[in-house]
Amino acid sequence: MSTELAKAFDPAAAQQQALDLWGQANAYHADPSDPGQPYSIVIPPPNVTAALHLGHALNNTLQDILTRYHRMLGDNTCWLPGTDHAGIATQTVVEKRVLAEEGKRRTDFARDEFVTKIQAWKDEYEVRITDQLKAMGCSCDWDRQAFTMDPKRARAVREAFYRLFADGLIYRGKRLVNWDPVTQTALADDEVENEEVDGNFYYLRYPLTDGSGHITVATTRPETMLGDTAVAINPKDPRAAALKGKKVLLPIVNREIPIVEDDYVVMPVQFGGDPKDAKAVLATGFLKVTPAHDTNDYEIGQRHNLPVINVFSPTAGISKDHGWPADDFARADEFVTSDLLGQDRFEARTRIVKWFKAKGLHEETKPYRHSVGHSYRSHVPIEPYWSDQWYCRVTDDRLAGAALRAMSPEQREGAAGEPASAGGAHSAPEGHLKFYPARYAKTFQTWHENIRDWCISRQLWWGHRIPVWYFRDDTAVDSKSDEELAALLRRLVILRDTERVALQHAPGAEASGKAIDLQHSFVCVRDESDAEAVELLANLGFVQDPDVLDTWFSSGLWPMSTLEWPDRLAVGLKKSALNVWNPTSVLCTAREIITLWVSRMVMFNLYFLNRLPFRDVFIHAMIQDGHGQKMSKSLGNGVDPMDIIGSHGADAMRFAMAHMATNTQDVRMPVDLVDPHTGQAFTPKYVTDSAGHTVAAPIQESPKDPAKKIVSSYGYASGKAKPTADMPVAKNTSSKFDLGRNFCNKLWNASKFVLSNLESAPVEAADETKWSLVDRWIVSRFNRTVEEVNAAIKDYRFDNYARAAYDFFWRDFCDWYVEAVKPAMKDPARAGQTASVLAALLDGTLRLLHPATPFITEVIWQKLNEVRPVRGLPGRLECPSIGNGQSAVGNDSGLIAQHSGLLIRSPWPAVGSFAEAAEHIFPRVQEVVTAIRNTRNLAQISPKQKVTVSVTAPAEPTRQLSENREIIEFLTASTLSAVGPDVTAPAGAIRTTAAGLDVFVETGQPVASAGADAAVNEKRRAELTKQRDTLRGRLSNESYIAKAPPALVQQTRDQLAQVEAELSRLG
RNA sequence: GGGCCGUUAGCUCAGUUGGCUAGAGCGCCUCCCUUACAAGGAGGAGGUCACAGGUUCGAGCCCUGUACGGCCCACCA
Repeated sequence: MSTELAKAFDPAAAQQQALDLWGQANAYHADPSDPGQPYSIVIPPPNVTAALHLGHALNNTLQDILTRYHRMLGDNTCWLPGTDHAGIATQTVVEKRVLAEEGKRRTDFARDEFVTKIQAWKDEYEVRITDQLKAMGCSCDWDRQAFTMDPKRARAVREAFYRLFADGLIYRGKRLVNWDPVTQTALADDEVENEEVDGNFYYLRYPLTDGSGHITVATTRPETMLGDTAVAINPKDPRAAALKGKKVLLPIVNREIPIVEDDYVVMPVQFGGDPKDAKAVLATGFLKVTPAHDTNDYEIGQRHNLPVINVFSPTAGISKDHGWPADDFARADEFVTSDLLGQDRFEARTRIVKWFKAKGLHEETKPYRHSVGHSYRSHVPIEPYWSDQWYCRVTDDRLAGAALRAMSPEQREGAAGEPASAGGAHSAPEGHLKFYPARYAKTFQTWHENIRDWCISRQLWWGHRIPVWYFRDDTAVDSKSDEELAALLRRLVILRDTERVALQHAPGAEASGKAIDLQHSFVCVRDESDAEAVELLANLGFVQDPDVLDTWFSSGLWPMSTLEWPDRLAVGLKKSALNVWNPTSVLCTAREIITLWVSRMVMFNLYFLNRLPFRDVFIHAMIQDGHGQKMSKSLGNGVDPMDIIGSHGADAMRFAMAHMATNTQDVRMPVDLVDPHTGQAFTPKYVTDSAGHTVAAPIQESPKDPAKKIVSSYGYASGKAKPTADMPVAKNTSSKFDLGRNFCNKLWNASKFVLSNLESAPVEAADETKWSLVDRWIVSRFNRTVEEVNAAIKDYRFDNYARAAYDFFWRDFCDWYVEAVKPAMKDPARAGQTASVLAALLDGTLRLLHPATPFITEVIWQKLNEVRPVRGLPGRLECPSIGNGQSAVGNDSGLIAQHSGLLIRSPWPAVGSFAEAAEHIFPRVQEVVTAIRNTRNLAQISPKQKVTVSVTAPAEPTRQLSENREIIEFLTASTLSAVGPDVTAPAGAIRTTAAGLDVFVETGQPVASAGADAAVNEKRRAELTKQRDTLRGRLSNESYIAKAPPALVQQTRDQLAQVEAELSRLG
């Protein structure tokens, strides 16, 4: 079998080869009983709504780097993969698809039928996402793949719900919720996005019932006036006294409503309001109060015992059937029935304003720009809606309080002196939660300090059904005899007492003397498979709540549910996956879900297991497009990682991702398009869409063939152009990945060079005493790099990892070491020794890079094992012996990627010793080489023309340069004719300086040299003069001499002396 | 309204506790298809570090303010 590598790196071939090897070996399966420190990560489960984009690629690349790194360190490493059912989001995309393809709405189907359709979508995307992760090289333990709605996770959800319900931390509440009238579900506060909209202030007159005139209210939402139950005025308003006890007759509905005093009301400027407050400027001092349709009005209503009259339907149309009392409705004008009922809220607004105008009750309309909450799913304005919902009492100290106390003390503000635990039933959890970068700790803290109870019910079909049953059917009970009923109740009590169900009384219903008040009970069934309990409840006339749980309820359990919680063995056994890998080591995510997700995981894990779900939270940057906009499906600027893998390769994508994972909160990724005709990338034209976003123009002319049009993926998504069969869709890409592609190609070629040399060179054990300066230098540089990389990964600075590895490999190893040893490799006497260093360095480099670029390193590793199974530099760069299938530590899989269990074969390089002297001396050689090259270039000497070089240098540098004569000559195509203290300028030589030495370059053509000498000298002189002036200026400052550290002052003096000396020698 | 972040080369980003001439990749210019690599090699140009003050012997870095951009929270009269 040939060990020769292909001429250029072929990512697709390498990916296939590596994936096959890993797959055959099931290389990433971990067992809790494996040796090593536990190290675990749970994947932030991607939503099954869509395929992964580059944000996910970044997120998962970083997790995989951590995972592979720790696996190589010998840790018992497990990365748990999975996906999230993403309730609203998934149901919405499927509803859209069904509407587009079948022209049907969700409500045209039975619940089960529609859920099956969503399930099909989920199956499709779960596979696609898994394929994407595998193609990216993610080393997840695929045997443990989870889904937030699969049976094991469902069990965890049930158990968690039951415990919280039984402990009184889940309750039923009638509240105003953020209602999305399109998806017809309640949204959590953080699912509401605020957008500035141009609206109006309408000034409407409400007549007083005593005929003494009217008051004027100002509102942005006239349509809600149908539900007004009061008008409020500030008690400090000078007009308040005269209006005390008066009522107004609400127009259209003819409802008599009181005027109440409430200091929430902003006073207009002329009555003492703050002129800087925009509201005070526009206000009339009279606020219409609509408790059913405004959060603040609801609170005012509570304070004044006002009735709540809901005049909207769930689709936000005017309705009399959702809380408008019939006797009250009967008083309303015919106008309501003829013109308003059934109209949506915006049409109703128009019609009501028109009515007021017609009746002369409209004073004026003023434009007003204000922010309005919109649904993050449907993007329509949120309607505050009065309904029954389930809440999780996260405000309880056992949840939010515990989360706060778990914070790392140095990251928590104002926590000094407070004990880490409040004591009591829950003792202090082990360790603290620490954020990287630390600034995100504040987001977490503020959230919990201002937290409100969490609405966990959603009016959806796709999700975990709320496991609560309530009484619905009188006939079921009435038809039973007292004996039968008593027997059923006894069984219910037994189920409660054996903790199979939990009971709560409805809010407001007093627990009577009876043990159970059926009509006002909520019953939570603990176990999904408890058919007996369900049947019993059905017998008692109970039905299950139709709603499902907020997605984040199941995601919040993720670090537990993926590790088999609440399985008894998992909880009880010391060596269970749960107890070995939870707490997980780090959560790696984007900042947008610190509140949505991180918070809930922390609260749940603390509550159920009394320990953190993870120790570190690493928040990485968000990828934006070239215009600073978030990458998203709806904007159409998303990039599919598979496209990048196609254009650049998976390793290239990963390396570039690591390289851009800096400490900042955003990173921009200008997006180019790939012309499907030519494969060439080009930058699309940009236009502004109706929402003001910059998007690529939908149709591009193909650079290759103007007759052919390309539809960008941007344009397609923004709806500006529909692709047709003859319009190929361009793929998004970005030149940012060129960095990684070039790097991989370089690695491939350098490896090719090393391997071919290893084949031809004699095999020798490394013997340090035979090494040259450059050998000692590169080995020391390698160890220095490993040290830097360790520090970088510890701090989650993946950019520093990539940079350190890049600089070592390309700048030091390729540019200098490989070039410098070429002469030695041609010398049979030295080739063996040099080859042993090359082999060890290639080995070390592959291991150093493997976490970032797993495919290419695996493929090269395989070749290296064939060519040089035994390698390493004792004490300097240890490499394991490999390839014999047997060793002291166990079986050898022969994979650089696999280190599970006893297969610890290619561990992370340990930091070897440094060669300080070599690290000091070799840069001098580099300086001289660079100076000669520089001179050759400036003097325009052809690369093929040999030159003669001489150097004036003191004894020590002379010795060092002489020792490296061969390298200098080889790297500069020169003959080093003379080095020493007495060397003088040869006639016609170009003079330059390097490392404080005089360097003379003879071209053999004195006439040409004369002009070149002037050019080189002039440039060098200019540089030195500038330096000299800077240094002189510093030293002429007396304060500097007096106050700066003496060592620094001395250093400045030494530098000045050297610069001046060089300058004088240049003449 | 409250808070967080950013502004460094044409573009995308580094720049440690303040201290040598502020760096990298891409792009640009010159030369080179040298037997690992043109996805490459050698060399080069390009920055008053957003602006205004302040602290300091010394500020890209620390403090105050301003402008612009982004994000989070609160608020829909």
